[in-house]
Amino acid sequence: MPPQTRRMAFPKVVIERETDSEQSSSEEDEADVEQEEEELLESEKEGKVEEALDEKKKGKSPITISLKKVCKVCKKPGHEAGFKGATYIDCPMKPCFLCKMPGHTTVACPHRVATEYGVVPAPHKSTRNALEYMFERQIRPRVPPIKPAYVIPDQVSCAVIRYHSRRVTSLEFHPTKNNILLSGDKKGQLGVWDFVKVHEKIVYGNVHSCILNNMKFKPASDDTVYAASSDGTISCTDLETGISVSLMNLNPDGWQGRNSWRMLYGMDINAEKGAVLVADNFGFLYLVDTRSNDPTGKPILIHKKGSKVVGLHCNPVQPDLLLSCGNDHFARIWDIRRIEAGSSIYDLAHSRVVNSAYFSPVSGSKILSTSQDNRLRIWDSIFGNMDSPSREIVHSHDFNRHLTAFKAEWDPRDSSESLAVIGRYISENYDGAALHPIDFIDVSTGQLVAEVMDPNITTISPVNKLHPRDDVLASGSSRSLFIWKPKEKCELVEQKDEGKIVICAGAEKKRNRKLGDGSDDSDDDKFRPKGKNLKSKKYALKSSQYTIKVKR
DNA sequence: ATCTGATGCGTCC
DNA sequence: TGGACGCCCTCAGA
Repeated sequence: MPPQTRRMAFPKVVIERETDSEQSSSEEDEADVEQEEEELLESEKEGKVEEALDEKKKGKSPITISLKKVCKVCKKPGHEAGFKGATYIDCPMKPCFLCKMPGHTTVACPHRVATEYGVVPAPHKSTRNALEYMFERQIRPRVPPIKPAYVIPDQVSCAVIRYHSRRVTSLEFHPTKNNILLSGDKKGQLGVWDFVKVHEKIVYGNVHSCILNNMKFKPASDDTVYAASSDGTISCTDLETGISVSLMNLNPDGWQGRNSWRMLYGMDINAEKGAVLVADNFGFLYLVDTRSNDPTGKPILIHKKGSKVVGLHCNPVQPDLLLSCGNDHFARIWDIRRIEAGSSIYDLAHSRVVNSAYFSPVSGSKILSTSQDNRLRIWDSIFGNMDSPSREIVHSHDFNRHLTAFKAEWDPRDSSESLAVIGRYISENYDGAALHPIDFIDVSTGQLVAEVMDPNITTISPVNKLHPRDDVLASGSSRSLFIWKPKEKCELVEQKDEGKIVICAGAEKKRNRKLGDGSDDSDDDKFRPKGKNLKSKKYALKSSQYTIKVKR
């Protein structure tokens, strides 16, 4: 037993029981344990536990470790943080896990992202000057006065479970073929999936050797995609053949240690200039000519030296305007016609790392940023000013290890430029299951428009992409991909789990072993659930438990 | 069932 | 300015 192993590592460990009803983990040591326990309780009464520990550090006497029930967060007794069923109880000694303010926990947080709690609007900035008057007269009439009714893709239409062998890090829809979704993973593999034919999917494993951070299609060439990776290269891949060439390699000499290994994160394409823009983990921007495949000019320092630049975005209306964001807590706007270190037009300050920043998709006049301080920010270049955000929306997305970073993305088809989608980190208790929904937020009001979830998806969905032409949302959750559609557009039978089309990529291995062939997924009774409850809270989507329906 | 490790950033010295 | 350390809701595999 591991606890025993650990115990062996110390001269002596005492496990303290809080109540008599609890059993000691080892009966052999019982006498010893009880004796030590008495000692410990004695010393604790007198407040000497720490002294005892100190003494034991210095001398040869045995170390005593109290395993009395304490909060795992603040290490103090009297309360415990953690899951009670599907509801997480916060540690009351820490600031709110959601908004980071002291004095309350998540449950009582006024910013709690749950429709019934409402939303506290941020103050709206407005300056009464002549310029604004002009904008109000000339530009406001062009902004659609009535928001289109939001169409929310809220039902899983199909999925590939364990499609990738590592977690999904980026998604991109094909620019012309409506049903093709590209996905990149932590291992650097590139997936191409036709989610209408469902079984037409492939994973190219030779594109990159580690995290595929960003993908963009080559303008005017539908089947060529660029990707930036933490292996320090930009790849250019032909989707038909899977043949990939490298545009740039920042680590030509291979691994020389962490201090010199360069990784590429943010990437975008300036079609007018015929340039791929990428940025690395040391704060530098590179421009690569797409015709010659050669870097143009020298790398330019655009963020704090040595800090990671995680996002680049060219303005959809003014492609020479570049938006960058990174680990130096800033998003910055640049004019790439005259870009050099320190020449940013605006520096948008955040209190922590900025995961993403995007210009609004139609007018390019707004910026939506996601920061690890658990806030979404809207910067409005027309109706606000760039000194401070016109709105801050508290939203749970601050988990920074083990998961792909959350990025709020605009709905590309929303002409009012107000709908954004982002996965939620913190879970909510939905009918007894702890689920992490994907949130649709009206960034003009801060209102939560919709939270979509599926009882079968128990993992967090940090990567989300709305389709540029259809009512479709693609989600990457752990190693799986999901396609969501509005309920009314799902031609599948409602309320029946077997209505969903699901492929289990992870089941292939087992199946190959059993059947002795390497064929693609097919209808196979062996993989239908055997009386398993599909809505079991944990691992509901483990391939062996889930219905595989192929075609309807 | 329970444990572990892969991991990135913030804070401290 | 850099290295060591610690960390609240992960996830998958052993």
